[in-house]
Amino acid sequence: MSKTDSAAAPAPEGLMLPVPGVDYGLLDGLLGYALRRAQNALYLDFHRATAAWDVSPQRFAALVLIARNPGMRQGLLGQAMGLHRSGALRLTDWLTAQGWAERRDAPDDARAWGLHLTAAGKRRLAQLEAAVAAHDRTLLAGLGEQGPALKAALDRLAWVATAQSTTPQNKPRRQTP
Amino acid sequence: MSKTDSAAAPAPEGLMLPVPGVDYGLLDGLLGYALRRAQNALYLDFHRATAAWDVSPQRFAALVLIARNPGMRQGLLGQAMGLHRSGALRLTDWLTAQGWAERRDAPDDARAWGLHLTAAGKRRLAQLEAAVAAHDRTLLAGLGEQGPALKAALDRLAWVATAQSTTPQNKPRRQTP
DNA sequence: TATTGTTATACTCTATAACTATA
DNA sequence: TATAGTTATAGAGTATAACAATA
Repeated sequence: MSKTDSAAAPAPEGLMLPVPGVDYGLLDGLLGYALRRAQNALYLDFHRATAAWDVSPQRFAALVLIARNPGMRQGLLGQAMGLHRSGALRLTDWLTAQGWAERRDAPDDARAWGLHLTAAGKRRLAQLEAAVAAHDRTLLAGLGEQGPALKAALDRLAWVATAQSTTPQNKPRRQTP
Repeated sequence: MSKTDSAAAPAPEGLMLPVPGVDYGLLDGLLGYALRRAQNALYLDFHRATAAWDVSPQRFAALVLIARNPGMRQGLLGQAMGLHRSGALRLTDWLTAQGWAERRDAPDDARAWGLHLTAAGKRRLAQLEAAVAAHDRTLLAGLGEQGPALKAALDRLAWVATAQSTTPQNKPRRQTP
């Protein structure tokens, strides 16, 4: 279909690090802004680490999820990644267009697909996982002793922010509003 | 003049929290994925905290920057926020369309603008800052003792990731402080 | 009637490239 | 020649809505 199937430069944004001479006001003290800066830097760094394949973090995550949960539905993939069904569809379309994933009939539900990685997808994932894991180890090494604590604090932060914004019931999944 | 000038629902994405029964493989152990999850949760939570005004984190940051650096150029605004010139243009266009910012001639360079907040922009910023600061305090309170350490670790992480990806000779835009 | 996936469409964000007007 | 900003366009990502097939 499209000729931009394989690699289309997923729009790497510019750096958000503090510019000397600019007063950031309360932004410099906000947890949320620090998080955004860090995520921006990591996003760019992820691209560098996986430049040979040009796969976005999201597509990489989808590969991992399908590999670890063979036969999972598109809807579940979207749910796990915070995507709408239509987004999960486009993501799956892209993966199948690469020849890395395929849709098979779900055994228990004729409406649904079961997602599986192809042999090529498994090989590509193995390469990506090696690069990403090495990349993450380098980051952790750069953080020193703070690393593991940071990871734990981030997990907790995601939970805290969610607990705030959702009603007292623990309902992380999205329901019809 | 679009009719969606004031509020256009900046696409709040779904939650990315772990779905029970789904195996996330190495994603669960990655610093980068934890960061993405946390940022996703905070993004949604920011929207909740500022729902009364419907201003995105980026637009809020632009307001703060202009307020603290009156007369700053569009280009510098973009640089501080990791945006291309065209992105800084559209951001400024939006702010001026709201009546919150205005372009004035730069005294020293006839090519450039100096950006300033209007009185309405200052009032709106004051409201937003109060809401955002309260929101951030709530997050910190939820984190307890980990909070300040997390903030420091995030600042460091952004620096570590950038130091890695920045090649010695290729200077992206600016130098590290 | 509800759910799974699809199709079609629209909107946001960001980037590139060519253009102007200054420097 | 280089820079600040603009214009036009393209691409990725996400959402909504209506639809078909199945539960």
